[in-house]
Amino acid sequence: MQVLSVHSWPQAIAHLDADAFFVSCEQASRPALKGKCVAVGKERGIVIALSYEAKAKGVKRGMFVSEAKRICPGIIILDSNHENYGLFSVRMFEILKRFSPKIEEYSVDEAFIDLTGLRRLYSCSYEEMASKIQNAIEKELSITVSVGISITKVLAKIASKYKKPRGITAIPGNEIHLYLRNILIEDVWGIGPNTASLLKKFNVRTALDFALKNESFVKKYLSKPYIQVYNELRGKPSIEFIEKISPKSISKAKSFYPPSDKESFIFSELLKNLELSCAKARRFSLAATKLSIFLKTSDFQMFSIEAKLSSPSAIPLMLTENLREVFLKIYKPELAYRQTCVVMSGLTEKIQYSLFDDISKIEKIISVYNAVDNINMRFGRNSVHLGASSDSYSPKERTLNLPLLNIKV
DNA sequence: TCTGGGGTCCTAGGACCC
DNA sequence: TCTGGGGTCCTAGGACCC
Repeated sequence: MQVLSVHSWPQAIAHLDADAFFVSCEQASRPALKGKCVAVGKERGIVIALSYEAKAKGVKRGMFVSEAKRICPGIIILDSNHENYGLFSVRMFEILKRFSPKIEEYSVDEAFIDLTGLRRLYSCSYEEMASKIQNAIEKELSITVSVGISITKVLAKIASKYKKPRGITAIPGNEIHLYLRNILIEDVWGIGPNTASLLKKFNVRTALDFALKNESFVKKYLSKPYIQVYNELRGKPSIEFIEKISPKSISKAKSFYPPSDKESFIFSELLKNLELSCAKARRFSLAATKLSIFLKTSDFQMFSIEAKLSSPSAIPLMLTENLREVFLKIYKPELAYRQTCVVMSGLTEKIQYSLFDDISKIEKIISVYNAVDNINMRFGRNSVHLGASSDSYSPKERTLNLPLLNIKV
């Protein structure tokens, strides 16, 4: 068997993955749910997270709620509560920062932690460090996590998945091959179904098969992201460790049922998405220079269009006309739509005004939106919204109708 | 995996410039 | 107005991730 790296710990990267995160947060908030079959995902009828008890009964992610109930009678189905999960996430990352200053917040329930060189500081092995992290999170948040440690990010991902829940797996450089031979190629982070089926044509079935291919083969058939994965599997760090968290784009999508062809309704849905993404952008003090919209038809076709903005903005009132313009370019009255999406991109930190803008007018609008943000923070998301997006709120939410802004009371 | 929502990065090809 | 070569910027679309 070939050795892929001679050194055991040239660097130590941990990957932490919370176990059944959404459900664990629900169980931590309501201990009566512990040990039971629980799923999250009531609102759209699809299971998006499961307790280990429910997984054991054969319920799977993506399954219809009705199907889950049939397989697992008595399963408790909950609405998702992303704000709550976000709070757990923030606290989990705070705990990690006590152990190492170099953290990559990869997703709401996953992080990379650079532990290189910390064995001396804590006078313990990397596994023992992982165990301390695991215990701190369990004690303070009542949720469990699995940790993998290895010499690259891809290998650390494989390690954290190797044993779950509450697992700790360390893959030193000189033992890589012992683990990779048990990992199917499609289970490697970064290898999707397309690339997996391409590789299978060349008899690559496991991660080890891939890691042992010639570099010339990889360069001939695959592009940069896959070459990085290949290098990382062989123990050569190639994927950057990203500490910053500023988003590159902000989007909001919302499906509705039944599909609709009504222009005013679809536009109001878009406008609501615009308001929510603008609010998020303002929270990060970011402004967009590009605005795109996506319309999904009832048969899952996507139509999209992008508009360049004359000046960066995160103010719906300033963007409504741009939105309407691009919407009318791609909206087709003969089609029925089931989802709209707004993407703000080209995000900049500083908002620069062009010489031709009426600065005092813009500042007034911005001060109105500061007030709007404060009200929404106190009374709930989108309590105040544009009059034109009213159509996408239920009648009981609509009590005060002003021409420009609506205030939900 | 039959269809929820929020992201990132890469590549090919066109427009435009010298 | 037939025709080189090289560079940059931008966009659309693909693939993948949680």
